[in-house]
Order: sequence, then structure tokens, then C-alpha cells
Amino acid sequence: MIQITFPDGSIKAFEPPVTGEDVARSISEGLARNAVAMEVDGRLVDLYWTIDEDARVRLITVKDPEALKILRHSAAHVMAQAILRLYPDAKLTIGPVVEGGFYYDIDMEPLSEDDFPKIEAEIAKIVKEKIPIRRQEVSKQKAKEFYRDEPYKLEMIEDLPDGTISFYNQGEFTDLCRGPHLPHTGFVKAIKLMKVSGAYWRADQSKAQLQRVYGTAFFNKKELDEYLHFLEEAKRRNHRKIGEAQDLFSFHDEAPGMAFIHPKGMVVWNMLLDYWRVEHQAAGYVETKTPIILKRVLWERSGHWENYRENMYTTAVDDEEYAIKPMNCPGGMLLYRSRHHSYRELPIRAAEIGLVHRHELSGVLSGLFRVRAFHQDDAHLFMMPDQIQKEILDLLRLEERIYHTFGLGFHLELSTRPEKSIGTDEQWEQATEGLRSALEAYGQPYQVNEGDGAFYGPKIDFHIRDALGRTWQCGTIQLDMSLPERFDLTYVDRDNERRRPIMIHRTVYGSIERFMGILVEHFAGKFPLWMAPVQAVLLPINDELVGYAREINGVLSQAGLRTEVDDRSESLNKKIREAQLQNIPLMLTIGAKEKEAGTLAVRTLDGKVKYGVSREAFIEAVTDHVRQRKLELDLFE
RNA sequence: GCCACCGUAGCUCAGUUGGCAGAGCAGCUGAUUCGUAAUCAGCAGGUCCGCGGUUCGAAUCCGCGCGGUGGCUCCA
Repeated sequence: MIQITFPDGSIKAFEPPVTGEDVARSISEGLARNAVAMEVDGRLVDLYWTIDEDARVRLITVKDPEALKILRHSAAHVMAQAILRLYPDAKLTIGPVVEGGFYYDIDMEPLSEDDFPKIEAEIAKIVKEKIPIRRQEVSKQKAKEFYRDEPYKLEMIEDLPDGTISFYNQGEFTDLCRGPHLPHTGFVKAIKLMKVSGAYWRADQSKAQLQRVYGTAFFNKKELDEYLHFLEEAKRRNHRKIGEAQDLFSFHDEAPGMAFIHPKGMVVWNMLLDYWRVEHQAAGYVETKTPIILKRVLWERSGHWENYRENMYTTAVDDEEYAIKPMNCPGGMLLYRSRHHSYRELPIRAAEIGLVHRHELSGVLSGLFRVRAFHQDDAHLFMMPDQIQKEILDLLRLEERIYHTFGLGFHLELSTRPEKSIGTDEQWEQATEGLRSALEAYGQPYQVNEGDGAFYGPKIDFHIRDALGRTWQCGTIQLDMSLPERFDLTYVDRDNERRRPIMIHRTVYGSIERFMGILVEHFAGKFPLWMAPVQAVLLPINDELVGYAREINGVLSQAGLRTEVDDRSESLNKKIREAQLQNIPLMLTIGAKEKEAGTLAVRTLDGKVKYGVSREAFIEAVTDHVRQRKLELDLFE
């Protein structure tokens, strides 16, 4: 008899060999039905794994977080099986689980989404058959024989360490796989193919182009529907649609990847920057501006000509080569060098809303999220080594303040020295330690990405989280050990020696264009009052009241509110409907009663109406709300 | 750049097997003067993304180009 210990500490004896299914069934039929795999002494294995000695066992059921990955991995196999049934000549490569689902890269004729129904029908058959999925272990030699006509699988086996190699079988389908997998294909009920795209074998453009088929799977239809609903909601909030509907910005064929910001979009833009300036002024920043077009020699000195030229637009003026800046830093270096600096001035915090151009590949452009021309809320901080920790800590707090104003959460990631890098071990040690100790002092948890830093220094990235729970990398803090060297930046220390300052590049919004796009989606087009392009629209009930509405509009404008009069000869219902669809936070209906009493009837976007508000009370409530940059539209609560 | 899909009025879209280019909304004009999510009527609006080809005939089929959407990082 062997003893099996469960997570709750209880122990049960079994006659070996025993499988996870036996163990589950000995507890309850329900558990046996819902168990998909198990953990034996900390190792995740199939439910049919046989245990023949004492072990600690945790059964994984459909409720456990690990189960979803197992399901999706099996789902990838089921999809591959269906595709092989329909396209017998297809050659399988890899089929991993990814965030939101799985994919399988297959060497086959090009697929389109029109092919999905028949593949899904075949998948449904496989699921209905509840085909047992079983593991099989063979020698490397036998594995190679089995795959003698499968070039990709052979290549993968070559890369595996010697020893036994595991396969998984389900009916006529066999795939090289580490596992674990579900007990049978019947669990893959809620599966949906999502999209298809080209991908290269080993992500190498010189290698074969494969069909990457994406799918997602859940344990039940309800969760799948919820996920599809989430995708619908994200689609509904798409900033490109909202941007057009609310007249914020546009794109034109004549300038692909470069946004035209409309008057209403410019209000949002200016509010973003007004706020940014308030915070940066308080944090001891100065603002600068550097040219957009600079001579080639500068880019050679900065290293961009060598390392970044593919992404740079160039031009010739008077027989001399120039480049349109893809980054602000080289210009910032010249600015720093324009005179001597004393240690007494440090730290210098020089911000710049810099317009940069980067020639991104046409296929990666995407609304405001990925453009070829954008404004960075850049800043270059110059300091002495012993000031690093405090500067970084202040920066972490500044970024936190700003993100919280928009109701955005975030998490932090620290990236350390990559293999290919410049600088000495001591420099890296000091720089990374500066970032790390600031993060420790800041006190929030952070993730470390070893070797993910830039070649010129370590960095901290901010990944903000929007209202739908999606994350976006916006802010970044990068320590740069290269440019101060290349541009021979110095300051005069108290001992009258010239020393090299430490330099940090950083952003908060990242790209203003992109941040605006993120906010459009985060707020679903319903900007908080302080950012709203139009804060209140006045709706005269009939044409006789238009004059009075204009009079009120003048008063509100004078008080600094952004208001408009809807003076069309349309019904009140229609004017309200359109104001609602434009997500204008406040609607002021102007009727005879309001004119007589000299008060306002205020409707908020949630449909609530408050009557009899005095002009003064309204102006005060709005200006107060705006001054505090509140997010909730709780004007009179 | 590569793969799949897409491009028809300002917007959203319809347009059978190739046979005279349509609707709703928006716009303009007129009527209506309305109390919290679409009043009615009329008018106007087109290089069917561009270029070339096939055809008696192309929005429709073919090729090239331009632009857009999704993907091209996740490694049994």
C-alpha cells in the first residue's frame, strides 16, 4: 500500500499503481468528472499518470487556474487534429497557449476565416467523440523515425535533450508534446477559432511562412460568451470609432500613420498638457524645445545613425544630409552642452513635449496606438550619482499621481543589463542599484525582467491598467550611460573637477497621441468634465428661447466653461439624444420656466435632471469639479 | 515589409450568375415650436480607392499599386 497526502493534510492509502482518476473516484464521482489533471509532488501531470509510491497529490479540477492552460493546450491539439483531417498534407509546427487562448502554426495552404466553419464543425465532432488523450514515451531515435516526414517536428526533436520524448495520442492524431493534457477531448466544448495570420517558422522572415490559427477555449459556454462579450466591449470602445464619431481626430491617406487632431481633440490634448505642466512645474521641471530636423553628424555622434537609421526619415538641405528626429535626446544633449553646469544646479530636470517621427512598418500602424509621428512627454534629468535614488523615487511618485488622476492603475517592471551592452560592471551595478533601491523605498511590488534593459542602461517601465483591465506600457524611466559619454557632458564639482553627470530619460504619457487613444477607450468616450471638449450644451426648447440660451452661453463662457448652444429647429428629444451620443457631460434645457426664474435645469449623462439650479451655483459646482479634476460626475451630491 | 481580410455618397452599409449605382443617418430648403434619447416633407450628394487588363459590356473577373483592419513577441 502507498500513502497519498492531500493538500488539506489528510492521508489515504491505495494499492499501487494508482492513477489520478482512481484517486478522484475514491473521493467522489463529481470530483472524478471535474478532474482534468493533477500535481504529484509539485509536478503537473496527466490524470492518468500512475503513482506507485508515497506522494503528495493535488487534483486539478476545471475550477483551478492551471486547468485553463491545460484545456487550451488540448484545444490546440483538437484544432490541429481537425485541420489534419481536412488538410492531410498540412505539417504541424508549434501550438502554444497564449494570453486569451492558443494558436497553432501550421505549414499549409493559406487559410481564411471563411474556412473556420468547416474546421469548427470537425472540431465539434472530435469533442463529441470524447476521444481519450493518452501520453506515450519513446526514445529520441524512435521519435525521429516516427516524424521522418515532418521536417518541423524533426527539427524540434533535434533541439530536445537526449532521453525519452513524450507524445500525446488522441485517436488517429499524435503530437509531440510535453503535456499535461485533459483526460479526453470532451472537455473542449466551448472553443472558437478567432483569427488566422501569417507567421514565420522560428519568427525568422527568411524561413517558411506558416498559417497561424488562433483560437480560444473555456470550460463552459458561459465563460466563452463572457470573453466574447469582453472583446465586443473593447470593440465598442475602439478609439478610432469614437474619435470619428466625436470628431476628435482623423487619419488621411496622404499621411499614413500621422494623426490630424480636430478642434475637439485639441481640447482634450490641451487639457492633458495643462495638467501635465501643473504637475511638472510643482515637481521642479523646466520646459524646453529642440528642433525637429538636425544634421546627420549629430545622429552619428549619438549612435542613432548606426543603430536606428532604418526608422529615421532623412532629407537633404543645401547638399547636406539631415534627419528628422526619432528621439529628443540628442537635441537635449546639445542644449545641456550650451553652457557649463555647476554641481549646485543639479539635478536639472528638463522636459520637452517633442514631436518625433519614426518610420514604422506599414503593417504595424494602428490608429493612435501605433503611429509614425507623435509627441513624447520627454524629460532629461541630469544628476550626480548620489542623487539617483531620490530622483527615481520622486519620479515614481509623480507618475503615480498623474495616472491616478485618470483612474488608471499600474504595475512596475524593472529591466536589467542585457547581454549586449556598453559600460562597465561597476556602472551597471550602481545604476541598477539606484533604480532598485528607489523601487524598494517606493514600497510597491515590481517585476524584474533580467536582461531586458536597453543596451545603454537599466529601466523601469509603467504598465497602466485601463477600465477593461487591459494593460499598456506608457511611462518609462531609463538610465542612460551612453549619451553623456558620447556628448562628453560634464558638470563642475565642488572640488573644481569636471565630472560626468548621470542622465535619465523618462516619460509619463509616453506618446500624447497614444495616451489620448488609451483614455478614449478607458472612458469609452465619456471624458471627465475637466477634459470634455464640450462641457455643457444648452438646449433651447423652442426657437423663441434661442436668444436667451445664447445670453446664458455668454455668461458661462465668460466664467471659463466650454459650452455650446444647439440652436437648430429640432425637437428637444432629438437634441438630447444627440448630446447623449456625443457624450457631452451636461445638458442645460432652456425653457420658459428657466427664463422666468433665471435658473437652470441640468441633465447629466446618466439621465438625471436637477431643476432650479442658480447660474452661480452651477458655475461654482462646475469650476470646483474641474479644479479638482474629479472623475465622477457627481456635481450636486 | 510579410500573411489573411477589406475599400461603393460625409458616416453605416445593400448591390443576385458581369447588364442604367441604392437605402438609412448626416447636409441643404421648407413646414412644425416641441419639457428630457430620433417631427414631417422635399432637394442635393458618386473618379464604386487608383492604374492597367479580360469582355459587346466591369462596382462585380484578373494583375499591379495605394490605404485600412487583424496578426507576424508567447517555442514540445
